[in-house]
Amino acid sequence: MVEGRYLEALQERGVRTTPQRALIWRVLAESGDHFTAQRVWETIKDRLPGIELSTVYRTLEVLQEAGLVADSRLPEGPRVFEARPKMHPHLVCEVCGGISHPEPEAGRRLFETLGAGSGGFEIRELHVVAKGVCAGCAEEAGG
Amino acid sequence: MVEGRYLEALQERGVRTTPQRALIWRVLAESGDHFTAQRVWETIKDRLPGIELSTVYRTLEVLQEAGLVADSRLPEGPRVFEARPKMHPHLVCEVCGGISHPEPEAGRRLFETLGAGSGGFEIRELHVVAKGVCAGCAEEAGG
DNA sequence: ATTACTGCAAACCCTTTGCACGGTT
DNA sequence: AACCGTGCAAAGGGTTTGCAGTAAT
Repeated sequence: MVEGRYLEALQERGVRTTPQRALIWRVLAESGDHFTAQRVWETIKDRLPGIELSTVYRTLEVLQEAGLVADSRLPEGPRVFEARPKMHPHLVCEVCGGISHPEPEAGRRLFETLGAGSGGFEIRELHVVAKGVCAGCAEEAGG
Repeated sequence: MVEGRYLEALQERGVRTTPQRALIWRVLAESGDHFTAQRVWETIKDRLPGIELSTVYRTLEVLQEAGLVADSRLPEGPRVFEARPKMHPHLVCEVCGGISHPEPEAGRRLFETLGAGSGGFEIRELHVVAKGVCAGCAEEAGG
């Protein structure tokens, strides 16, 4: 079965495996990119005819609970999901719409920075989204 | 007129003044708290009978464009609006649901911290939301 | 007089839910 | 056999929009 590798990842986490779940997880894991539920659905609907958007939502929730997927609410538009174990900063380019990530350490430093200035507030989850212009688009504009 | 002070603030920014706009701005400015559009509407509907939720949304947008109001998308629930000139970090308590802010400098430090770790990405807007437990709720739990 | 804000109503997008059937363990 | 994930369809919450009348400039 083509999805073998991906089925295993689900089984290891105690997630009941189905063709839908395996494919959705595969799409996210292989691409590593950010997907709205809609985009996941568009990506798989030809390979799994009849699949419903509601199934995509339900699966994404299961994958989140299993710690395989993280989601993020950007300043505009629908939620985006990606194959990452936990919350991390996002950089959204206003020009091309692309979403990227800062250095992995940046998340930890942000956590410390905010923690130091938040009085007695105990931070459990940190959601960071920066809007701006990515390196690629800045270069095009400059040149 | 009771809203005099608030009308002026709008006029200075070139915003056409109406009773609706003055009252919505007044509610936000006097309270300093975080409001959903719904909560704004509930707060004013008795003082301005017939006012529509859509008017609240349109007014909040105008106030944002005028730089008087900032909004934020929290991890869950509808957008919240408040009388602040610009984007700033939010601390959302998982116990009481309260929203607070870290020290004012924290925003700047976060900006620097993230900027230093984001390659060529030029940050224009920074959205930060931390979920956790506020000082008050932590104390109650401990005692 | 001109411009544009409001109320009203409907539409919109994103997401969740109830139910009966079919697939997984 | 027991369980639960799926397709289907409908509802739900939050937000936006078209329009005609009215108020602000």
